[in-house]
Amino acid sequence: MATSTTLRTHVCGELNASNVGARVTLAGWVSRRREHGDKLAFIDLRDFSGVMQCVIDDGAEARSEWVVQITGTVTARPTGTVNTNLPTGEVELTNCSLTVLNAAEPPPFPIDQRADDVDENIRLKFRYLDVRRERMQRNLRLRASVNSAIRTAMETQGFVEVETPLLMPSTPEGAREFLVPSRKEPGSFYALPQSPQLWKQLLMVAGMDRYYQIARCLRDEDLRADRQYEFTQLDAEMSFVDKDDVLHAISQAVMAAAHAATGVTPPPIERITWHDAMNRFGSDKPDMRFGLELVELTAVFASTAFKAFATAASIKGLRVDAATYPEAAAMGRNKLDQLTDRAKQSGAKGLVWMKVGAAGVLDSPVAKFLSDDEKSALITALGATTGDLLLLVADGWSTTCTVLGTLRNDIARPPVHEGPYRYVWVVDFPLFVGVNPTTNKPQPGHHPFCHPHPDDLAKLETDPLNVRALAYDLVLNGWELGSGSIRIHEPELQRRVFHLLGIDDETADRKFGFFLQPFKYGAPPHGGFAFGIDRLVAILAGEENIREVIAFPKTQSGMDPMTNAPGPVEPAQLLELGLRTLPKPAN
RNA sequence: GGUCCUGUGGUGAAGUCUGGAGUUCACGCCGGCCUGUCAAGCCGGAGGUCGCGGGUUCAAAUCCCGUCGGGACCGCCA
Repeated sequence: MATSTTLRTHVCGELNASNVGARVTLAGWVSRRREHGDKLAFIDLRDFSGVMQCVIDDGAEARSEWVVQITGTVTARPTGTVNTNLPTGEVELTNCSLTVLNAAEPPPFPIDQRADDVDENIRLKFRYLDVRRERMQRNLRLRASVNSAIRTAMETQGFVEVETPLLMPSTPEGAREFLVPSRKEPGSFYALPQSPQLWKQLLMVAGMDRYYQIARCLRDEDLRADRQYEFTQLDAEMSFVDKDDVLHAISQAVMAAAHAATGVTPPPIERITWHDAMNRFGSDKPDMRFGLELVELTAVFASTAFKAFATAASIKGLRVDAATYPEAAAMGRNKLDQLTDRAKQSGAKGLVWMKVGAAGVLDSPVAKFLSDDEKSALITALGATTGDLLLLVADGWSTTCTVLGTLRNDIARPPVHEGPYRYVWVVDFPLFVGVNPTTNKPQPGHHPFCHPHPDDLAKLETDPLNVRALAYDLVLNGWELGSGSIRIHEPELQRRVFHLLGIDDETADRKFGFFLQPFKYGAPPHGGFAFGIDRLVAILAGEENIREVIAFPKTQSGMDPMTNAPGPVEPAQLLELGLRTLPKPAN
């Protein structure tokens, strides 16, 4: 890496014992100054690469975060003064001459690890100072090397980078869009892309064969630790492929990214069906770093007298094993009530808890409703032993799974970045998830262009909710990284799916015409994928929050404390766009 | 739209439950001393509309109501 410039010969972090004797010039920020009177001071000079201790013996003034240029001789530190905590700690710069390039006001917070505790609003207000810190430098550089590794992996597989428009027509359904008013056509609007989905499929029709883009996507939905208005995806699409081709190609990119970040290539990414993920982990984004799997109990209570269980389609349980989760297994009544509330919030009618006492005696509010046979069958099914806490939910299959999945995570899920990394493909998603209560039509699980599983085509109209899709998600440590599918390339099949969704031919033409028309001109079978780079990098960087791997993120309310965006604009700008604003509704 | 946590010199915290003078601690800042430190040390100093508004009270950082900002989550994110 060529780092020397007109103003410097080296960078701070690259100097070590092998440079002893060299006369060098460095430029950077004063990280810290330790004065010992007029005749001796130490300045820790910082740049992006690290810190170098400079010995100043002429009393030159330089304070925190001043920008200075220092010329000096690389010298081995005297015996006993080596700093083993510093990569450059064996050497220092002596016989220094210092030039102040720019003085600076004291920073509002320390430019080091201590700022991790500073109110995030203040970090964001002074983001340019926050990014000076080693943590942010490391995160952003890690992100850059992940991007670079992904590009290489995609290009070696024949993917071609194509840029797609940011200004596009608004498309119905899906996430809320950001709109951009048209000046030439007042009253008309562009939308910013939620993803390049439509464009990349058109590129397949256009014969590009393999497309990729590290693409910015914009969605006007509420923000979270893992969600920003704008985020970045590796977006890819390929022609003449089936599901395995896509999973293989994307795996190559993920492996390369992981290797770039950690130096280790993960083992081949395992697969689990959506149905198994729900059954075992109660989630379509299973965190498989820990056990506490759901146990099927419906048969145990097949002929029970306990009403809440007798009428339920599905009964499952968790065994909170006292040896593995001593704290959770021993939780008191108060905590159990909180857990019950949580179960109810997640959609359950209630939560049955049982504590396993000596000799298999069950301590539970509902124990008296269960027969001795049921109790012993329950203990056998769960493999329960003394001290365990058992949690049971009885409801429809889907509710039972998701409620227990939520409790499983609440009880035992480690922080997202804690190893080991467990990548998993969740495959065979259902084509539809539930029924829209207002239209009484099935709702697409992914998007309406997903190809139904060929084996399930016959029941598309008769049993739509049990039709699988050629759709798949990539999950890492319980975070959904991304999703993809084989697309519908046959106009007739697309029409069938639209009809199921309650979209007639005329509506389809009106809403998606620009997208459907091209498919009449010879669309190749194709499929693709997109995964969130912010999320992947956050986990690989050991961060809980994607804001830590974004240079200039927004707060949870969508503001930027540094620029104060969003803000008002001049009336003249609104006039030019043919816009008028309404007063803020009174509370 | 909702639930929970949070806001005190430049920064981080304690004080708030149980009202009694802007009190305390650490870092930073300014000044002095200091020739081997490395998140230097010692001494001194400055710095606050306790987010904002209203109410209760003899008295409010503290209690009540409202509001704004930040964070986690639910809804939402095809």
